[in-house]
Amino acid sequence: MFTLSEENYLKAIYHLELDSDKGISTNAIAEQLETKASSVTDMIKKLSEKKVVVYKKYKGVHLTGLGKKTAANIVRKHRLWEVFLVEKLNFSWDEVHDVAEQLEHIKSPKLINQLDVLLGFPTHDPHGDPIPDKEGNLKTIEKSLLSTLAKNETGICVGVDDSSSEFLQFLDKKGITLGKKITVLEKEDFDDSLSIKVGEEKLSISKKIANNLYIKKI
Amino acid sequence: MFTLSEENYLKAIYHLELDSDKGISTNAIAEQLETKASSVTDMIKKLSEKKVVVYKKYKGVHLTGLGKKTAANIVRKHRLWEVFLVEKLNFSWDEVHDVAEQLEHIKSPKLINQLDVLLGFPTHDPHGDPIPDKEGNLKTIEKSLLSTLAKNETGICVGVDDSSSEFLQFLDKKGITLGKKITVLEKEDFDDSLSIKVGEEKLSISKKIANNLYIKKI
DNA sequence: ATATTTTTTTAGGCAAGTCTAAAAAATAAG
DNA sequence: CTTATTTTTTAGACTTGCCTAAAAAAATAT
Ligand SMILES: [Mn+2]
Ligand SMILES: [Mn+2]
Ligand SMILES: [Mn+2]
Ligand SMILES: [Mn+2]
Repeated sequence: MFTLSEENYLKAIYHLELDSDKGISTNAIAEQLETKASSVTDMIKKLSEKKVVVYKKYKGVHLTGLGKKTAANIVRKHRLWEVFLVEKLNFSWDEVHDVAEQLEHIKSPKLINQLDVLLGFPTHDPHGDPIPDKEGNLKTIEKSLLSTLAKNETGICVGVDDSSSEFLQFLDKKGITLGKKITVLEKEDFDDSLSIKVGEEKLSISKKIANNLYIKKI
Repeated sequence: MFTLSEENYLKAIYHLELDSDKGISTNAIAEQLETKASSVTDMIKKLSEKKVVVYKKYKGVHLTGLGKKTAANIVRKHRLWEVFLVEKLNFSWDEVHDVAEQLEHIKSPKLINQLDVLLGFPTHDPHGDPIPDKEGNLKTIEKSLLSTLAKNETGICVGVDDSSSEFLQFLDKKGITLGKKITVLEKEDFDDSLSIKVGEEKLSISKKIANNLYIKKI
């Protein structure tokens, strides 16, 4: 149905549309896929003919219903595979992304359904991101960036905004994992750093870290 | 390292070399891959430059040590994935091949090592074919085509020569699966059909079937 | 030994996906 | 409201992998 390259474009547009309701620009897609704007224009025309995006010259693109469903299914596969790698094959959360980028393109509805069964119908991947259901629907939970919590507020770590292995390994080193209870002890004005309690440990983290950690307030 | 297409050529040559020690002909490869001889010639030149095959014009090809190791690793992945699909995802033996054809190209040494662990280091795939070890070595067992058994000889079904889903579903229907005990009751001269006992069931099978079932004599 | 048939290679072309450089349109600045 | 800058599209080219048709080599038959 769709080539590997087409699937990657659909996924990129899907992710970009989660953060914006305007038309997704050629440059934004090019940046996401680390390719050139001219290549994006070429591909957009093909996707438009295949009725998965709506495209008007110079106006950016939007996914159609079909496009959104197709993209969500790829994201579903990506995240289910990530769960599999962590739960069944002892990968750590910083090792799964690149392999999942390959596995998400495997075409077999039975495979993904059975994987879902084997994993016990998980709702979130190892980075706290929701797994779309078969229809492509996402249930989004209320979560806040750690940086938005006030002094003395407490929450559970439920996700990361940056899934790079560098960041994830840094979190491991600090003892911060999904499910950990985090309390803001102090907010420093001059550099926006935070003193926090993670479980029983106290530590200080920079603004950048606090801007990439999602917390569910309790 | 190698493209999907290159990997498929290497695998085809690898399988053909198991049955022949002469140079593998352009036409044989073309037939195996359902492509044209001219395409094969093109690809062989590329593989030759990459030092995975030895090629002399009009003389056919041989895999080099590197080529053989690379191909065996793809076969290893294919067969481990087939075991996974059957053992963990409830696929039947006639459903796994096409999915494994895709999965065998996923690049991640850790993935395949951990899959091996999860599956308990299987030595054979669901069709009775041996799984190459990490170095690419195959341990071949002594097996015979059912058609070569004499009257009153008995053995265990250990493999199939034809893995098409049509044949495998036919075997399912007849109650013939790997591990079943099979005894030759009668050999008919005029059409080479056999009367056999499978477990406790008696049935008659054609020459064609007997030529595609592997038996380990006991 | 020569002619015929089969196999293999070459030549030229096509589609997908990418790139660079240049042109066109849209946006921002003065 | 013009001019300058940024964004996007077009034009043309390249690589990979495939094809058809024709030429060349090898194998087979007479
Ligand atoms: Mn990921
Ligand atoms: Mn993830
Ligand atoms: Mn197979
Ligand atoms: Mn098999």
